[in-house]
Amino acid sequence: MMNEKNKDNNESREKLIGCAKKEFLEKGFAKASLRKIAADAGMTTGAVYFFFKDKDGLLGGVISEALDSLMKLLDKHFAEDTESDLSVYQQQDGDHDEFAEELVNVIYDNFDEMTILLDRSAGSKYGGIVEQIIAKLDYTYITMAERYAAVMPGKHANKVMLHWLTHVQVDAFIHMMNHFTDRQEAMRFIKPVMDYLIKGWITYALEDDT
Amino acid sequence: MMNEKNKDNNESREKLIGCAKKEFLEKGFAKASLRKIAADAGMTTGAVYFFFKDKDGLLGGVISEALDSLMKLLDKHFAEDTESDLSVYQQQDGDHDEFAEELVNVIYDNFDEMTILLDRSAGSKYGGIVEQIIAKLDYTYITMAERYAAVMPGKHANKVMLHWLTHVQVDAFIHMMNHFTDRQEAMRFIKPVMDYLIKGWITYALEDDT
Amino acid sequence: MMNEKNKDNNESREKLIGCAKKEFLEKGFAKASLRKIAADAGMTTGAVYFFFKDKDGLLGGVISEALDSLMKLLDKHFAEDTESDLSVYQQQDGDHDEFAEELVNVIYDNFDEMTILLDRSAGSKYGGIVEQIIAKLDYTYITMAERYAAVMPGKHANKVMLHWLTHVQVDAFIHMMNHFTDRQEAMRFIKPVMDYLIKGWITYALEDDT
Amino acid sequence: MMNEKNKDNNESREKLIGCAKKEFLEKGFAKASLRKIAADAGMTTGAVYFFFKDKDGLLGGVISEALDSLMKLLDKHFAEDTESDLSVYQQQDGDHDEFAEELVNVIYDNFDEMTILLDRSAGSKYGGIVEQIIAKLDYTYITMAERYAAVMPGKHANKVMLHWLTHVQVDAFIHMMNHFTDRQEAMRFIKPVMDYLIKGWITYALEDDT
DNA sequence: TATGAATGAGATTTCATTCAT
DNA sequence: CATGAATGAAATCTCATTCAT
Repeated sequence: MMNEKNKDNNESREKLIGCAKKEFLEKGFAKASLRKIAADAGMTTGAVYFFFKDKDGLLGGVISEALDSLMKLLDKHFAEDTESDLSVYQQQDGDHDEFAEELVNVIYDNFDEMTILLDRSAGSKYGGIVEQIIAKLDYTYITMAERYAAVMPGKHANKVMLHWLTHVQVDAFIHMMNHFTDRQEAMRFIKPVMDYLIKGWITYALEDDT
Repeated sequence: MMNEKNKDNNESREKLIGCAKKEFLEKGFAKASLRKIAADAGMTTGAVYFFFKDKDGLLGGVISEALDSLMKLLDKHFAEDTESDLSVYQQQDGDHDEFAEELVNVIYDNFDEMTILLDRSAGSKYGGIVEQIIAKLDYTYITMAERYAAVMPGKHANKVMLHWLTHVQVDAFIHMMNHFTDRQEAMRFIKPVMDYLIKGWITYALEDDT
Repeated sequence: MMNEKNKDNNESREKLIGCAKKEFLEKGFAKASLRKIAADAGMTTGAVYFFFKDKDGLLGGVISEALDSLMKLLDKHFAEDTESDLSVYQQQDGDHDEFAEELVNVIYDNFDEMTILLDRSAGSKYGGIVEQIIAKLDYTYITMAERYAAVMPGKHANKVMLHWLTHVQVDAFIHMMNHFTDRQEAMRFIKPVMDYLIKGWITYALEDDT
Repeated sequence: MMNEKNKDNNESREKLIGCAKKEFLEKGFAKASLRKIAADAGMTTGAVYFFFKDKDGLLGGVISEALDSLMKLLDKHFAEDTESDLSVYQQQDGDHDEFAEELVNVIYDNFDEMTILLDRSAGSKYGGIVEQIIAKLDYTYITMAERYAAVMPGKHANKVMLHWLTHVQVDAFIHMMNHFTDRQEAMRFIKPVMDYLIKGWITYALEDDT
């Protein structure tokens, strides 16, 4: 009994995906050459268009599963989070460790694909993914900060700092991918980083009204 | 008596540089079209090759001065710094404010050029500039940390965190350029960021030997 | 006992033909995509080549019956006609009405196929069908006019005008197909058109010798 | 003293236009190959893009002057016409002769270009030109007929026949181009055609109210 | 000092067709 | 009976670069 995803036991398609992965990783989507990918796979460019709609489609073939699992995790976590407020940061360290751990796992389960998706997809239809993720986190964090500010007279959310901290957070994961191939090293790296970020949120999330 | 800046008092050259600046800013080096640049300047592509060696050369024409002044500032500061040790971070806050201020000034004196250089030069021979700067700072910070660690038994420099913090610092300036056109706003943004980074260095620069 | 029409009672073949009809109608033969046709029919391109020799063959499958009945009608009428002479035009209005009516019926019995055949087959081996029909009518009309001229001293057939009128006649039917989906409306349109054409033949079929 | 249009005494551009003219004439715009055109002109495809924006632009280079003079004539004539009413058809035969003559002259002054424009431009941005012309004439003729009908109780414009007659008229000119290379022969052909059409308008422009 | 012309190598994409299975 | 895979040749277009003048 075979599920739908594994139905395509197609060798050439997989080879194409493999070569595409390599090329995208090396040169990034925009500078990657379909010709080269096809040639590396021992086929003609036309063959690519049998298996995929176009260049974007090929990229999709490479990263779509990785994208799905990433988004699923993000949605899960940030749905939970929005219901809480910033004060949780001070209490529940474990939560963040847990999330970071899950995220690292998801990333390292599909290391190359995630790297392509988050760091080499410029020029493709997935090019804006990092900005999207940042926007999603941004919204969550700002909402939380505002809820927290509501009970702190004379304070309001410091959107500028929050936005930057979000950037730093997301970039930290990309940094991690670019510096550590090993999952355990990555874990060891990301934990103090998250601690540091939490301190940042606590310190800079709110500013005095003026 | 001709000063350095007016060495090239050529009108067409300047116009070409002006139009290139616009195009590079908009599309980034790789996607910028020489044809369009030349056309915007009221010339043909050939003209570009009279004034500049090639596309990289044109980019050089646009950003070289900015690059020089940036590097001069960096060299100056990081030459001084290397002679000190990490303990200065705790004492001389003013120093960092001063440096950040100088850096912001240098950047905002040549805002467009710096933006191109640091954020839109991918694909050119300046493409690695950010990495280079990071490497330079990295070396300085690690040296400082190691000197500091030398007098702290049971501790050594935490290269991984230092490297990441350097990344964050450099990215913070790029973030600043992408979010604030106004110099004063930029100043207001960068100061707490630097404070936060200093806390980071103090906290994470050293780790226990294991 | 199987009649001719059900000779190919193949389901897939019929489905292919149906989808091809749609695609040819929409885009014309040249721009029609075999891939799309096959996909619409729930098959792959290869299947097309099982049932048909090539793209032309598929078009044949779509329009051959329509072509046959059209040609049969044309042959029948223009075989009869050649034996008469132009004088019939003045006497037997009914004949033309009758022919036009039969033609409209044949066309509207296979509306889509006729439209493809006569108006969307450019690029295929049937691309010249309209020219062929015109040539056939042309021959008939000129023959008739010459026979008529034989008894009219100082006159000869005006081939140029006859040829043009033939064009107008054929185009009128195509015009009809492109403007009227309804058989009755088509009838109402084509009758005055035929009247007008007959006046044209009477007036311009012969010219003075010079 | 050289006017702007003749400033480009460019040999290659003209050669490219010449070869394009030939190819468009033979195969029509859609099936014409830029490669072949360039090769025939002894250049590479890239050269085409130096002189023209794209394939449409090349077609523009071939037919734009012809198009201008055609449109100018049409505008001139149909601006005049709209002010008159259908009754003029019965009186001023000369007018139509004059118009037809002018039109034939304009067409035969740029024979190849007009043929391409009106009969081989399908697939290009000029592809709808014949429809546009028909629409323009249609509007004029229907307006005229309606004005005429206003003074004829129990009558109204027969839009269906008028539209068809417009088609026939426009097609007649295209027919002319496809059958007569010689301007005088074309003239001799088009005159009785116009007479015939005028009779058609008179007879069928109005129909009884029902 | 610059133009204008052209190259050449590359890009992505489309498509009818073939053929082993 | 039909698929699935792949070809190969074509298409349009973009671009940095060169060079004679």
